[in-house]
Amino acid sequence: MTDNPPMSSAGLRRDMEILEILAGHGDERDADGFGVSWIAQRLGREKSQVSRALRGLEIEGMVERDPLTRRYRLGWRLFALAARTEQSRLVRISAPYVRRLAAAFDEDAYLCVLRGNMVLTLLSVPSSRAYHRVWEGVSVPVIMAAAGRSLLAEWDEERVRELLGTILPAGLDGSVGGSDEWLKELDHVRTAGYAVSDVELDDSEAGVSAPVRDHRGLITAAISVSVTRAASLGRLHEIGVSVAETARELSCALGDGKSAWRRPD
Amino acid sequence: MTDNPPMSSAGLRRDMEILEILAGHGDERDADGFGVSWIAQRLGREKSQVSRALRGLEIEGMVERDPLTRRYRLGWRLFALAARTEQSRLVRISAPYVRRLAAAFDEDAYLCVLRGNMVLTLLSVPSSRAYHRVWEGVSVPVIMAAAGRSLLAEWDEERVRELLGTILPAGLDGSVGGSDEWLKELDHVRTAGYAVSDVELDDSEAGVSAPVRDHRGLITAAISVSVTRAASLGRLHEIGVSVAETARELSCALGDGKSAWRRPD
DNA sequence: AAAACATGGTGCAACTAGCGCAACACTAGT
DNA sequence: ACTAGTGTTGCGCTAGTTGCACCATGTTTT
Repeated sequence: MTDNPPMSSAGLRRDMEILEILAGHGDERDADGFGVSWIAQRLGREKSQVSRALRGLEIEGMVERDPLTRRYRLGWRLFALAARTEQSRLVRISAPYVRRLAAAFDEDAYLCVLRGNMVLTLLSVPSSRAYHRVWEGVSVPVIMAAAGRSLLAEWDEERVRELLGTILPAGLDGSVGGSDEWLKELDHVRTAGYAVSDVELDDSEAGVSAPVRDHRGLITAAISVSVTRAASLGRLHEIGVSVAETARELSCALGDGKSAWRRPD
Repeated sequence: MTDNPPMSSAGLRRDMEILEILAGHGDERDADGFGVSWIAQRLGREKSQVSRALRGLEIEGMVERDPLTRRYRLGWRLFALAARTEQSRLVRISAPYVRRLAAAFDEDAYLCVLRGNMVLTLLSVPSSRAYHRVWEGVSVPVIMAAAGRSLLAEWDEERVRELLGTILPAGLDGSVGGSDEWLKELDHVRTAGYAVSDVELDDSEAGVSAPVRDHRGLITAAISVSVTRAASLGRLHEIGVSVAETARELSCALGDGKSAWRRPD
């Protein structure tokens, strides 16, 4: 039951668990936060412990408390710190490109990076139509994300299999048609410059993605468009070419580093 | 030497100090992170302490380390958590409005909130011209921020004086023409709906701001435009009216809560 | 109203985990 | 090799965290 030597300190771990709880699933009505007892029960920890930890986190601004309901939410400090991350810089530069993509096809567009065997969505631009759940900050297993193929496009087949092995046994098997078929798709990214996946999360019909490279040419991110409109289904190739081109432009913008960034529109 | 009763635990405090160091000033070349010894010295703590703390923070994803330079930066977890904050929701809804404002006058536009006696910038949209330093996540004393007047517009004079007292003695006196003059400006916000400040941070010539209200009509944020072009100086009133109108529209959008948000453009 | 049941916070002894010192690997400059 | 720097680890000692109990407020029953 005890974890391996590479383990963070007990206090930090507890705090992180609390923050993760407060992050919630995002799509629920947990917008007004959570109470101490509920968190303690969900964590299997003492109320007192959680109460004291939350007080400390509040002082530091990591969480904030509604004065009326006495419930806790994630705090402003997280926002302030996050603005200084490398991911934030990436989003800042990419946003105009991803927005342009979303506007061009009136579909949801995303910017994602690889984190372990998960795909983390950094930016999601909804289409003009329905209200869409917030995907920013959400991690999804590589096989299930539209951007997954683009992010792993240039990995060795062996390493890809290894990575897939870490999630396939525990993951669902309905939405993934075997890892062999999945691997074959990686070739398509290398040749065509974009990937098309037919089964996706949410209510989308298909996903189109393309890799984004840093100044050294390595794939560091991916942009994707999740196709939900029936009218777009016939244009998958056209969308793919557009996504790939946008990804290429974005890669150039990232390569420039600190130079002035032009709006693409 | 011992701090007051309201104090977070030692471990958490240390971790927060480290994160704050890693956040840096943003405008320097600290983009490639900081080393253990440098952080330890800057904090007046033991190297070993910092080393171990950073390892824990890295495991939790709060910081990440460049494998080559072995320097630490803020991590992806902060970004993921921040996306779930209330501030993030505010930015998501406000972004189109602030962008429209920035495009209309081709000047930098901001979204700010009040945090203690500081103004925290949540969103900064640069003009099309020069490269601009990143203001997101930066806190500035109320008197020095363009949005300060708008954020305090409907406070009791007594409470405002009290708040200003907490920073004036320690603050600079060059950029603020006395608190009396400052207070008089608050009236202007209440009547005209926007504030104009002549002296600002950075290389701007003036700042125009207007208050944003939540569904209960309380001021929860402010948007502002920092005027740097000489050509805009003669249009301060015109800009003010536009900023106030945009703030009003944004307030309505926030009031709708979860309803679908239309793009203002 | 009082009872019953919540939730959030506190005092205190036992104990564990973090602290600082020092010594250790490791890379890089002269 | 020497020096000088960085980052990591072992270990005794101390300080901070833990968990139990109890208490202080609200909120729902009966």
